[in-house]
Amino acid sequence: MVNLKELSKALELSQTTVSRALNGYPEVSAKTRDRVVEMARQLGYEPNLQARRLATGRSMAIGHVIPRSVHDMMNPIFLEFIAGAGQTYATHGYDMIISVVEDNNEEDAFREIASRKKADGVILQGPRINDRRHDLLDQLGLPFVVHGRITGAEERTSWIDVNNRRAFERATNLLIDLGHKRIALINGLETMDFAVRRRTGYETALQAHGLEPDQKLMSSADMTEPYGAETAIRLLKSQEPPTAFLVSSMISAIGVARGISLCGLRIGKDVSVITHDDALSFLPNSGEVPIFTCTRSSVRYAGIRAAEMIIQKVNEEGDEHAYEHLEAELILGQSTGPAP
Amino acid sequence: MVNLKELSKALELSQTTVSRALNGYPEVSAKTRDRVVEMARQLGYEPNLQARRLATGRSMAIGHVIPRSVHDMMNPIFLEFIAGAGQTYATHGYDMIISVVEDNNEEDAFREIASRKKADGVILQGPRINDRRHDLLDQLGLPFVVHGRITGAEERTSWIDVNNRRAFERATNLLIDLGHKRIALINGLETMDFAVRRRTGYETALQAHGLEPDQKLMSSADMTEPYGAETAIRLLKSQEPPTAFLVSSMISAIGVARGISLCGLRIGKDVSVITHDDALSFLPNSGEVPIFTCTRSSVRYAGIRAAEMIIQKVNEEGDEHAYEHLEAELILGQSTGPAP
DNA sequence: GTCAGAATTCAAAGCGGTTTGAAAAATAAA
DNA sequence: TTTATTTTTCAAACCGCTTTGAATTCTGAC
Repeated sequence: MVNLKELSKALELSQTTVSRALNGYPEVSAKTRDRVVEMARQLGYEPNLQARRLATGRSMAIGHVIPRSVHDMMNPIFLEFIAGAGQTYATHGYDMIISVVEDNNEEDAFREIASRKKADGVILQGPRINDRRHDLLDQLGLPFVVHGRITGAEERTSWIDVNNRRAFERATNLLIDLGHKRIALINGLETMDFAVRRRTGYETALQAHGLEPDQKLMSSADMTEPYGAETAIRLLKSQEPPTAFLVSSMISAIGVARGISLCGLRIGKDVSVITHDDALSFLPNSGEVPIFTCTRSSVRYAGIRAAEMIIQKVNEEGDEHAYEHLEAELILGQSTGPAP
Repeated sequence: MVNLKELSKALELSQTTVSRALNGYPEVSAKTRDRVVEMARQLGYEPNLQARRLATGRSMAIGHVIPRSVHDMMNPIFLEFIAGAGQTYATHGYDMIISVVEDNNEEDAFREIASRKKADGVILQGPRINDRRHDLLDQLGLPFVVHGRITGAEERTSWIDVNNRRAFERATNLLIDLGHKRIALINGLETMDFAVRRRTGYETALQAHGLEPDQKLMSSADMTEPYGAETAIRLLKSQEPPTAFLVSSMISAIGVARGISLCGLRIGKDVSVITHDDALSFLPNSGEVPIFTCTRSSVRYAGIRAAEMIIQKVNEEGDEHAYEHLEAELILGQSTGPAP
């Protein structure tokens, strides 16, 4: 394991020249550069990262601060998002550093990343209603990209988001077109920005067809499997049961399906279900005709793009913002049919 | 944002003394230390991490190399494991750096971590049959802790693992005691060490009761939901259907449950199911009487402990190995009953 | 009052790179 | 051949911390 000094000694060149040759600076002759590169290869030289970081003041890392939800739940979409982002980082020579923090420590985590230069930029995960984290990050001078969107700060931030409102509006329209009038919404926590957008899409579609949104048909919680099942059962056993469910996550949708069959009803016949599908790899909803009719958008892809965006952002001057709005596909599966 | 030089100037002390005062070295008087600490607080001094890393030669980070499975599936247990480990790192001042790599690039990832000192140690995830990664890590001089176990290298590695064999043996015994004779095993990929152990436990129990393991009742694949459902349906429609299923993951178990009900059978009555439950937060299987009878072991806890182990390992000399063997709880739920 | 020994403090040398400003070498122009 | 330019190379400073080895101050014993 040689270092720069030894390498330059072996070459009988100064550290300056060797460093420049390896980092592609123009002020070094082609001949010398070749010689340096070859020798570096031979001696197996690899620049020490910590030293470079100290010298350049850049950490070559991107931070992800992952909050544990109020209910201590880890959202599996993070994993898939991270998988996508990690792929991108690897090819660009960045490290991914992850801090898992409790909701109320998130601010400290960001401060620490900024003040100790743990990362050159961060991904802001899971924007909430009245989120102020972007203000903090701006103040800390820490570049960031939002996964999702912060309502009201769309112009002042870079973000990548699925068009959740439109996805749920289309899904609701589909159910209405199938004749459903009582459509339940099994939503995620409505303290989250995306969940509110989804509800808006759902309500917009209902109202456009002269249907009055019914609070009793809407629920909001962490998207676990039992949540889906229990809510479905409760609603199906109520006075005026829904004939269709619109669900915010595959996980809860599976619960809804279980609830439906526990009530002795058939999914796709007696009751229709449309779910949002983040394309989680362990919950594939594919095949010729997918189990669930769904609005699908790959969260892994979002991770890939978010990583590209933040890398670009930390590397360029200026502070124009970029954003990317992804449309979800509406995919017909076996879980929808005409209203009974 | 002051640095050490400025801080020491403000105190009219040498950098040496200030550094030592802050890092708790004994050769500094209590009075001076107080003065230093107070001034550091006032000026908001935070040592630059890169500089410290360069000076100490320690990166204060632990690496997790997460392989994407052959089928490009991200196992959600990683997320939960990471959540646990991350917690521990945070309280010990370590960073967690994550590399998501394709199976065949894993070796490079480790080499890079070692040669560029990206991390002081790593967690070895998902040990496989004939795994040789520990040899590589030993050779690289990179401390590591295995999450799981590498068969044949138990004495030469540090690891934390669930007693998978015993868990599945007990589960199988329970089913046998309930009168089941044809018990299917819906296992994870049997290229993975843990899956083999589970099968061993299952077969051991069968044989101990004079039952001959039947290859037709065993299957092995990535643990997705559809895998569970499809396998259950196929087996239930076969010549000699099983009366019970032993499943390696909650996710597939949910699929199995769906398959069972699609076949018009009732879980816990016509067909029994026991699953291994990693206590994933988005798939809670709790309540007074859990849905699934299960062998449960919190993977998040494993993450916490693994992190503690690796931190201890990178901080001490010598190379004794530590290991921790966790016993899974066998928890009775609603999914088991006497054989019909 | 001295002096050895312990307790504190310090200047300076790393750690391993990058980068500035100047010098040397090569090339072009006069 | 000189001189002016452009290329290429270099020595040294710097990034911000830790740590070694020496110097200084403080104790307590004699």
